[in-house]
Amino acid sequence: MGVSKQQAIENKKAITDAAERLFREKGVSAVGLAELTKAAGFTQGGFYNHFKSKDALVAAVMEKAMEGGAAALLGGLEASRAQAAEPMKEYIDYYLSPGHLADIEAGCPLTAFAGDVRRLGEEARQRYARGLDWNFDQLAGVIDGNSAQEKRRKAIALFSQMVGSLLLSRAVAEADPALAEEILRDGRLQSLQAVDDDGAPER
Amino acid sequence: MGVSKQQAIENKKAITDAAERLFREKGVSAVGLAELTKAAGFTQGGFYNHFKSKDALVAAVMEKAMEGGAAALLGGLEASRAQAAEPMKEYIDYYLSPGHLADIEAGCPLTAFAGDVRRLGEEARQRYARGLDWNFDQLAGVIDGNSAQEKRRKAIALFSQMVGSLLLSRAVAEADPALAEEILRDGRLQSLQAVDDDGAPER
DNA sequence: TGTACATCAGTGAACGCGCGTTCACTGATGTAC
DNA sequence: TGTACATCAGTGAACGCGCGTTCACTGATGTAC
Repeated sequence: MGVSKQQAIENKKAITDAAERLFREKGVSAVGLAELTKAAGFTQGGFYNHFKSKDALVAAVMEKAMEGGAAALLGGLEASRAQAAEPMKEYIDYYLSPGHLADIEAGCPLTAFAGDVRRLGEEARQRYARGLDWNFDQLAGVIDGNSAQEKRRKAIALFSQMVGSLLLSRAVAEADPALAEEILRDGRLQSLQAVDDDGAPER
Repeated sequence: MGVSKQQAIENKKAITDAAERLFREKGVSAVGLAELTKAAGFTQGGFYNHFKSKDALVAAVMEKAMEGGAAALLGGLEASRAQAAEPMKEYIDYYLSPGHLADIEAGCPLTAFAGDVRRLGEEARQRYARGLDWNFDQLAGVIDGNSAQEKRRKAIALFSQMVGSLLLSRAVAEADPALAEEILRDGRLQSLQAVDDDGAPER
């Protein structure tokens, strides 16, 4: 229809944004290009002006999610490091909160895509793996420990704990809200205790 | 084609078995009835002699998975309780082993379906939630703690940790095997330490 | 025990539908002169 | 600055294909007499 270059770039972003939202919520294989482009305000045919295939879109979504999602969360953590008294505790409190539980569309992408990655294309899987690795290193930077190895080891165990708790809680949130809440709370207590013990091992 | 009642029952089981394998590996929405019935050795049309819809099959698969999978794992744990010196440690060692990592088709269904449940039908979600709850109680029965509440709390946190570690490890297993191994090992160390601390809090 | 017939698991083709992808076309954008 | 034209994002219809589901049919099983 004739559109400026700037507008085209914004339209591509609109498609990617809509795709990320839908992929997180419904799963990648359950979202079609028609639904996705319509959600972004366009018709199906124009999709291929921006991406060479659905797989390429999936990879682009994962790239964006890894930069935007994980980076934003941990960036905030990093930023508040100097100010906040206990940045790790604030991070855990947020991560295992009812708010984050309900916010699959904009919450941590590492949990949102954890169950699906295995079945995505090569590039998307690579981007997820790199994002997770980077995330571990960021966490290791703010966790207490006696060596770099110990910090990374604790960061990996802690983050796995949080992902497991959030994912299981979400898995039963609709069928058994009380159980979902219990899982979230127990995971939060355990995680907070883990960073506390680490912080003062000889107390 | 004319088949005995006994044979029909076995054929239904063959379909359910094939479906569970394919659902775990590829995800429920990515497996069609044609693929599924063919894998069981039949043609597509006969499917509806056994199930009234794909959703009904999904529910049946979840029921079977919850009985067979979780029960078998924990049943073994329960059985070895008297004999094995440290049943919980053996369970953790198995759960976070490379063998279990690779065995999505027959491993723990609570991890295998954790990412998908949210998007399945009502009955399947209910069955998963009940299976997870039952699993927590079974684990609470063999974990150390000062009260029933404490045992359950620790069981939930421990199991969430194990699910998170196994799931994240599987998520990156193909893209980054070294990272997958690291996640598995750190999760195992953390889990073993958790049951150790609990067992001898004042050591 | 033998015959007649109802049952129903399994076949294979078809249903409407949505999938990912392709394509001819449109028309404002943006460049060349 | 004004005109002519190439570019290319977006449209909408169509492609072959696989989806979940339906259906008429087959024929061994299993029951009734």
